[in-house]
Amino acid sequence: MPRPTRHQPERGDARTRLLDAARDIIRAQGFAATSVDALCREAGVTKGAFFHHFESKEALGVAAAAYWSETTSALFAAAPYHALPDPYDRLMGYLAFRRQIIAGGPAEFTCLVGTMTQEAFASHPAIRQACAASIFGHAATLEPDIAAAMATRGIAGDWTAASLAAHTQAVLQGAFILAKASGDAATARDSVDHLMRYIALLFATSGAGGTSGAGGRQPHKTTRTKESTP
Amino acid sequence: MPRPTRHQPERGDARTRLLDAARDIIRAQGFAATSVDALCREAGVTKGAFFHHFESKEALGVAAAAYWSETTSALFAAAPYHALPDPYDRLMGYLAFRRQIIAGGPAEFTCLVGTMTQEAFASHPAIRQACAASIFGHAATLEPDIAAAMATRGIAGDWTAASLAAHTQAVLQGAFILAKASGDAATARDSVDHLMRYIALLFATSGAGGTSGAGGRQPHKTTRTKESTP
DNA sequence: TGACCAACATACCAACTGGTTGGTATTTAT
DNA sequence: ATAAATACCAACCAGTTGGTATGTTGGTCA
Repeated sequence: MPRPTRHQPERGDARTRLLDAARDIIRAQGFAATSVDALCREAGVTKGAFFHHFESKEALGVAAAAYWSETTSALFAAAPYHALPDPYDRLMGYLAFRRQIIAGGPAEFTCLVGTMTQEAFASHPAIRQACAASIFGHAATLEPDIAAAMATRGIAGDWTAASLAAHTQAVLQGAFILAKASGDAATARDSVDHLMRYIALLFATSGAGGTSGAGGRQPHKTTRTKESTP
Repeated sequence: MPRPTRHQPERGDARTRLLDAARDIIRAQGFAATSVDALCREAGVTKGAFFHHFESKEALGVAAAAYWSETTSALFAAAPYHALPDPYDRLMGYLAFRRQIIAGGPAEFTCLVGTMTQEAFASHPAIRQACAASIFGHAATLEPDIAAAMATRGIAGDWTAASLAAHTQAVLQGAFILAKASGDAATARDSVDHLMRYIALLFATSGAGGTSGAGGRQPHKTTRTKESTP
């Protein structure tokens, strides 16, 4: 294939292919276990190309986190739950969407930046920062709906919209770890079910109601996890 | 110091020192980024000693997970909440205890097996299995109290004691990731607060009550996380 | 047309990787 | 006392690591 060099900076073919490779391999093996050679092999480029686009392996990690933010933002922006009129319904729609995309093997549905954070938080500050921006930036997109749902339903607990938004991400990240440990995506979906049940309880008003029953039915039945202590 | 070799198999000095070193270094850097040389340096032994006690680096990982299970089991077994008479109070006491020990830097309070699972689930099946045994084995210790609390309070939701026990571990693991990302232990404590609030809501009976008010006061106020999207 | 530059490729390097070898000191069983 | 086993050490090894030095190619623009 010919080079698509349109002289747009930052849009070389090799760069995107390396970022895609980074997403796939790092999710499966982790950052430290992913060698530059393996990245180049998967992307079909040479090491010269790698270090042309990225100053170091750490810089690749930072770029991969940013790339992850971009692509996942687009995924969520296009999801149908945004069309719902009620902010509470949109919040629950978001979680139902998150639940729905937990399928297949862990390497396919788990979070790149969550994985990288675990390894790099102490040794690679730049990566830690990029991952934090991705996680908390995503959480921040939930805050307006949470705040609106609190306002319309007159909820005023000893918690903030920001802390609940962060908590949703904590549950998701933890669900991914349990899924990796058990080898079963259902384990992760179970935790999302608990999270949805929690939020339903939080927003359950005894008297007034919104456009939908807040304390209403759960979308899924919680199953039992398989693995236990030996 | 002289060798304390009491000819008890599995109790050489070097072995324990290597396991302690593994706990500390892997929690800070991750498994893949932790070299055998670094382990030996920290433990003050040579590589010959390492491979005398462990067949491979992977075997060290498995042993470290088992060692983690042992030491943490002892920690929780000695915790005071076990003395509480009501199973619901014991469950909440456990979570309050977990919350309390989240202090200092992430490398000090985060979970070794959660970290290792992230990296090793695909490439090191033996480590994944050992980590799963540790996580779900620990979760299983919570099941009796959850089941008893459900029975005494007449709770029968569409969830099981096992799934709630697993969920508590998911929240904790996710809380650790967010703490690593934000660099702030308070972020993790916030999620534990949400978890405790959830369980309080789950066990809140409108009529009958246990020995303590299930829907009662929260032990801590949720604070706001600091880092946000750039 | 030709200078320039981004976008790659090839070949190479010192440092480090997990793992092995052959050995010695200490302990335990007989 | 002695044989066998355990616990440990120093030196070494082949392969891999992240990173670099030195190209070549083809599009852009004065």
